[in-house]
Amino acid sequence: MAHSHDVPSDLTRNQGLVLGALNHSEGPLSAYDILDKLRGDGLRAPLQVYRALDKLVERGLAHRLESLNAFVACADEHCHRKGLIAFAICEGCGKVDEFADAVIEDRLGDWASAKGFKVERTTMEIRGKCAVCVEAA
Amino acid sequence: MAHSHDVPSDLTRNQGLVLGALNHSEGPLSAYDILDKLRGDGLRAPLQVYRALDKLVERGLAHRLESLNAFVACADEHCHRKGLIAFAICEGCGKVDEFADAVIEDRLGDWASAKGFKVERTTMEIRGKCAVCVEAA
DNA sequence: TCTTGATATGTTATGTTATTACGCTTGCGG
DNA sequence: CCGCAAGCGTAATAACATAACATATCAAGA
Ligand SMILES: [Zn+2]
Ligand SMILES: [Zn+2]
Ligand SMILES: [Zn+2]
Ligand SMILES: [Zn+2]
Repeated sequence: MAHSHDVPSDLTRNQGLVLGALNHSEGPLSAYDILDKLRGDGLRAPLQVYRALDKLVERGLAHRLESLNAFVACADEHCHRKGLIAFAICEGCGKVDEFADAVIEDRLGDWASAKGFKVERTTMEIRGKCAVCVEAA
Repeated sequence: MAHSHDVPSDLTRNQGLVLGALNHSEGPLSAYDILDKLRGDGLRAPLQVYRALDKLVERGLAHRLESLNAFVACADEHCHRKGLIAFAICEGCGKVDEFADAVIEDRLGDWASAKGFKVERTTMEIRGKCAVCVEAA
């Protein structure tokens, strides 16, 4: 059965390493975090990581969290999610929950139609505390 | 009649200068953009700008655009907007449209309740082209 | 009045995130 | 073989943000 940590086989070496680092991480990683994890594999420069991340994000295998300047592996098993994706980011434990909501998407679409705004990309990030961390408080 | 460029009188000098810079700008400004605009007024260091921005954002007089690492003055006349605010950012002309949507807010609230997630802050940013720039294309 | 605390400020240095520029390599179709 | 596209390696630099420390201002409240 497919598993979210399966990695497409047509990735280049650097892309595979970067996606691997993201998949094995509990939470989001900055490009420099990733670089540090991969020095042992021969990566030396930020650009090597950024280039890999660009491709991964382009393909939907990873996502950039704008409010964190960091990246996560896509949580969707088949990585085919289209349209708006929302992220709930816990300030306590760092975990990220990825979800889609058609109602919100429609609502935004309505706003855009009314304004004549052509949407290319939407970022939606909720910061707060997850249930576990609220409990612990 | 009140006007969105009116500035509360209890701002400190630096806060007033920074908000003024944002109010007089067509589009979002980075902290360093602001600094450059205010060198003539005696500002010298990034921290002076960041400190003022922190206060302005805290009071809702300015907003941070995470996907741009930049700031805009609040477009609301009385600067009392609570809750979720969305921004539509034009890639063509840089203009930013600020709006609120209760339906989206409710929908997120529902999701959060269901998950036990305690929301502290939400960022929602739409990138694309405004009507004018779509026309021009 | 004198002290004390809270808030704002100024300055230097440093840390973190992201890109530009350039050249080499690899694989693939003409 | 040639020309092109995509990927890679490296160095340098740009852009964004904070730490650390010193000083200034002002409003309680003893
Ligand atoms: Zn995803
Ligand atoms: Zn948590
Ligand atoms: Zn606003
Ligand atoms: Zn535009």
